[in-house]
Amino acid sequence: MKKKITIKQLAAELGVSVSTVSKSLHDSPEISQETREKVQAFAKLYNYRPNNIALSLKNKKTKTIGVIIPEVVHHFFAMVVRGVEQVAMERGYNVVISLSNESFEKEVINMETFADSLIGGFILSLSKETLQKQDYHHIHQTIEEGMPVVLFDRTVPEIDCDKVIVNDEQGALLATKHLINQGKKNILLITTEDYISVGRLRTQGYLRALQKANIPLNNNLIIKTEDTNRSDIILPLLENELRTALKQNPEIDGIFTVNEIYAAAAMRVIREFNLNIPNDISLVCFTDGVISKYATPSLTTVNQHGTQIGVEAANLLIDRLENKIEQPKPITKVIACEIVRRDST
Amino acid sequence: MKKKITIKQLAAELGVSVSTVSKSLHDSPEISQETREKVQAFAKLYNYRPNNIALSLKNKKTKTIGVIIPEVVHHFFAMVVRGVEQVAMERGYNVVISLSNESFEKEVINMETFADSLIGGFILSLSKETLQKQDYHHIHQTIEEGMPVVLFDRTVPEIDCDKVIVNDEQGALLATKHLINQGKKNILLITTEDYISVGRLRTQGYLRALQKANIPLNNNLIIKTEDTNRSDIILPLLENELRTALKQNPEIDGIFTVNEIYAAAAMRVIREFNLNIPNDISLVCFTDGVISKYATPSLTTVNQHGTQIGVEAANLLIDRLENKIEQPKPITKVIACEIVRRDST
DNA sequence: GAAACTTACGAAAACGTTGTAGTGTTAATA
DNA sequence: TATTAACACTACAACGTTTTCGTAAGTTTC
Repeated sequence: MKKKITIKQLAAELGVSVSTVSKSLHDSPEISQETREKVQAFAKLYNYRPNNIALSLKNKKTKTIGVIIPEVVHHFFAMVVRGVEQVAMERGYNVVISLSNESFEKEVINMETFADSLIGGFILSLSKETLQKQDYHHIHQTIEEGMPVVLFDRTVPEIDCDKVIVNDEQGALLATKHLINQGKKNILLITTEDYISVGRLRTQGYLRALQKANIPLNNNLIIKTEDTNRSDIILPLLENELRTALKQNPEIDGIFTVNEIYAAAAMRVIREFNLNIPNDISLVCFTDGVISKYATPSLTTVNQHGTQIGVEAANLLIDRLENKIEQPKPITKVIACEIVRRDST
Repeated sequence: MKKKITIKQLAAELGVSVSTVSKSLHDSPEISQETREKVQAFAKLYNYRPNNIALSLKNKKTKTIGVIIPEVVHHFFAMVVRGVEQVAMERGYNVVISLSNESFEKEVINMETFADSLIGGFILSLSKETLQKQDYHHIHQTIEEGMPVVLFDRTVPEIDCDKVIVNDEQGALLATKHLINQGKKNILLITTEDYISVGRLRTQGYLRALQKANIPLNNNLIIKTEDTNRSDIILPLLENELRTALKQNPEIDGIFTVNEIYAAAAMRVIREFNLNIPNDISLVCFTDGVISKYATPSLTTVNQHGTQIGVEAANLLIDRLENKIEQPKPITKVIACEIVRRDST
């Protein structure tokens, strides 16, 4: 077992001082060509690599960015992580990931643990519980301590920091309009309660699309679900509501859901009713994930460009860390959504 | 902006020495009750939290474990990450995640970057390219340098370290047997080329199940695909092979695929042929992910207990880091698979 | 041939923390 | 009263690195 070698050991081996070794490795002109070459050869031989912890301590900063997401086992968040990781890699940063599991408490603990160390700044998406509690003290405190924070997707106006958001309303508008363009007039919306910001925005987009097309709003055609993690509990309830809705409103010819899972539930019920997708009912959903891609028929979706969000967020954060942004005021980047047409419409 | 306070600043504020503050905060009996309380009160007031970088430097170790996976946008790996994160959190460790994107080069770079710093040990699953190249020098070197490494899922006998593996062969055997028990006799296998260890093992399980049931092997009923990331290229090819197979072997009454995506492709083709799942053809696949869960009909799968793998791997690694394992020889933990019965069988 | 300047290197501080080894004061013991 | 013990605290080194400031030689300059 060859333990990692330090500058000090190298210096002893070579019979020179620590400073000389350090300077030689940095090709300082202070040191003679000869010595430099000797030191560098030795360093290579012993496979010397600097200890980043010592560097961090010295420089009072680390090249690490912390990402806190509610869930990894979730297509969209995984995409974002991928984007962040990609940029971080390119720009020489490490990525530390932590999961809040949609819990306020875990989010707070994670932030504190991270802030205590190794982290230069944060990229995060708020947990559902945090959004419900509307308690953002941990974020405020982190920002107060001088750490840059970039919020993405699930953001909140109360927090004054850089943000990368999806244009949820526009995405929903596009999706609804897409259905309307297919000649659908009675469009069912499956969404979440309004405290989930993205759910609320998507609902608004749906409403605006109807309005623009002069289609009167029918409140019977909106199903709002509790958005918990327990999809095994929620989905059967949702499916029941859906059955009722389809029975009472046989005129329904389009369905727009705010996520893939609701769309999968919708597909199941539609099939029970022996209706054809897309002929009888067209189906569009938010989140361009694996379910939509591999379903039969494959689903038309609203792609939120998760990877791009991660890329933008990481660049924003690193730019802040490296003071490459003159603008002191927070920046909000809006990523446009895009309709991915598949077989369900 | 309140910058983080250090012990030194606290000491200056209080007019005592740095040592006194440090000891007071650790409740050392060397310090009088009175002073201790005063210091602690002050520390709380200023929201003092120790700088972990300094601690790491001092202790020559960090409480951080590095996870390198080929992909996050992948249900199984995401589950593993969740398990690792959960244990790490409980045991006071941070998790640093890096993605190899199935690339050998990125895997090597990631390992080196991590090893240069902040990391106490690794949990990783080899990239496909690494498996193909059979070049494991980076892993060997890391182990040589005294860092514990735990390999999971995609492992290799050439590397001598702790491992957490799925009993792939047994899982495939169970799945195939499950189909046989349903009275199916002509079971199509969709698998990968043999250099992917998990694909090979699953193929073996399939073969063994047939053998046990005295069903003669029919090589026409085995489709092996190139397993690349480009599912948009692979899947159409696979679907074509599948159509041919179904035409030429109309006796096929069961299909077993080594992953969900192949199963989704199979569903699509089966539906084209106007065959019913599970009555005409039963379908089982490896990986209990979202596709299987939300498909219609939902798919019977082999659950690999990703979260549990992550939990076991993390515990193994942390135990090594904390010298809680007397056994110097590498340990291999085998996680059993389990059939999750759903509507496709 | 002394002053000024180069060249090539070393000493030491600093980053924040901990723990060992003092140090000075007071109280107890012989 | 002198010695020791307990107490409460401080000084300092160490972790690995970078960087500023010295400082010896050797080399120019007038």
